[in-house]
Amino acid sequence: MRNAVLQDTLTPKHLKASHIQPNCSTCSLRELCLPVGLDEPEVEALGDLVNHKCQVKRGEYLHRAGSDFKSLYAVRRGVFKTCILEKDGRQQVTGFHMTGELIGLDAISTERHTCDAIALEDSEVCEIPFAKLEEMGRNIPPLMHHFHKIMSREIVKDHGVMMLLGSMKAEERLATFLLNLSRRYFKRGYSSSDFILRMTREEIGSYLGLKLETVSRAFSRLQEEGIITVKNKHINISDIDRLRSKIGG
Amino acid sequence: MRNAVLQDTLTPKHLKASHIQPNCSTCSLRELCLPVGLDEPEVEALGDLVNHKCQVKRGEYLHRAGSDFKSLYAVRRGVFKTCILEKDGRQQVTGFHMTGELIGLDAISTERHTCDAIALEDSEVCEIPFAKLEEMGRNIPPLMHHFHKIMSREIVKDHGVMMLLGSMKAEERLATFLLNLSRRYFKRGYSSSDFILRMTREEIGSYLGLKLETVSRAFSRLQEEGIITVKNKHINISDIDRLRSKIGG
DNA sequence: TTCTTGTTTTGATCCATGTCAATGCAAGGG
DNA sequence: CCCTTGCATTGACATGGATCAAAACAAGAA
Repeated sequence: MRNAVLQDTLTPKHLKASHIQPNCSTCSLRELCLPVGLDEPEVEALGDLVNHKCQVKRGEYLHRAGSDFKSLYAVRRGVFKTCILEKDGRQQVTGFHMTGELIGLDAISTERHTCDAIALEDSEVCEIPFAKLEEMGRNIPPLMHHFHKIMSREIVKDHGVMMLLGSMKAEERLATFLLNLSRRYFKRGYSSSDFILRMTREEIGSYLGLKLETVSRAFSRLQEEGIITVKNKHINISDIDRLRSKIGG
Repeated sequence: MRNAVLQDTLTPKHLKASHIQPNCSTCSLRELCLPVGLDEPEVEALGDLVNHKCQVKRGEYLHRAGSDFKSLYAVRRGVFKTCILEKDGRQQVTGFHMTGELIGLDAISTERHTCDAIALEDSEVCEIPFAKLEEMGRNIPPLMHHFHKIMSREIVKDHGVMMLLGSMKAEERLATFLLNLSRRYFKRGYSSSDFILRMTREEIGSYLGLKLETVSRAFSRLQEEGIITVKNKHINISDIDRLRSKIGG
């Protein structure tokens, strides 16, 4: 829509690159993304290795489970979900990824992607060739260190999800999920109390280990209690303290 | 028991070090642990930075949530559990760690441990100062690369647990758990069909998102079906194929 | 040995969530 | 506009696992 012309440039691969904003230095996500803690020349060097602004339309795959791993992707605009699919058809959403977040960390271990990554709305990513990143990390210790922190944070996040899945009830899970989204929107300069969900009830359910009906009922209950307002994908948190108290109350 | 004398050496900190086998080069776990893929001089260099053989008795903490992070630990002997504890008392076991596996990856993100690590039997670890590891990684690219693979593998593992917690039934969870243990014992040269559990039913339950009674019942059912034999902590897998078919059948 | 303590098993019952089914609602296409 | 399609809500009912309770069992201490 916004950049319809740009989106229709020639496509060497499945990813369409456009070079409007060709470096990390000028990127508004700088402080959320890989370059955290780097000085100006370092950011420039990093930016030179990154393929900026690859477009992924809503519903398109950024990568599929089993495909070759060459690059990490940083979300520049939009939202992605990642999910794993068992042979028996079972599916698990393993994460939702917002701007500044890295996708593909799981693939380093086997050089193959272990999950599908799918755009939940028209999105853009920056492609970061991993071999080059490692090489550059050797010369820029803060870059390497921050990369380690990002991987570690991913592990901590997953442990939080394990806690949620292992020992929380439906309503607690949903409250936790909403508060997490709220915090992440806030960090990005958006309202922490009013936002649009980019994922369906089924995707939320898959992430939270619940059926979509249970998710829907939990939404309704929180609404009846006056804690949130739900209008389809539009969520308004009217009483964040009571929402917080839903967890482990 | 075996090394009672050694265990009673002077203790500068809470970890007691003894210097019988002072380098990674001669360690039998070399191919399971950090040094994978390194050549001889590199392994020696790595070994020099590691504080080998710190003893941790059964029930003792290797580290606690909130404590300062300085080092990773590689399990050299024994088994550990890691668990997070919410303010409301809820507890979640996030992993069981066998020889050659690294503990502490979660702590890199905030420089604080995010979980408790507790020895489930008398154990030994090697302490790996993380700052030094990063420094050395700059000069030994394969070391850095393998470290990234280890972190990535941890993420993949956690995604597997999320799948398990999010969409499997009690019996499937337990079957998955047993098959995972079986594979890990096998890799370490032990029987893949006959082993001793080091954790209680309650700890298994916490890891699998089940109550201990449910774990016990699932064991009993698998035994009634002739798939395994359970005698307290002693497990014998008599029909591994049928155990596999329990998952997603 | 007996006592104690922690763990495991088993049974009886309950409840949160899953399942099945119907209806409602919003968005896009003809 | 209506029709279609996908998503969300709501209700009725079934069920897997939680909970509560008791007993069995194992290991260590006295």
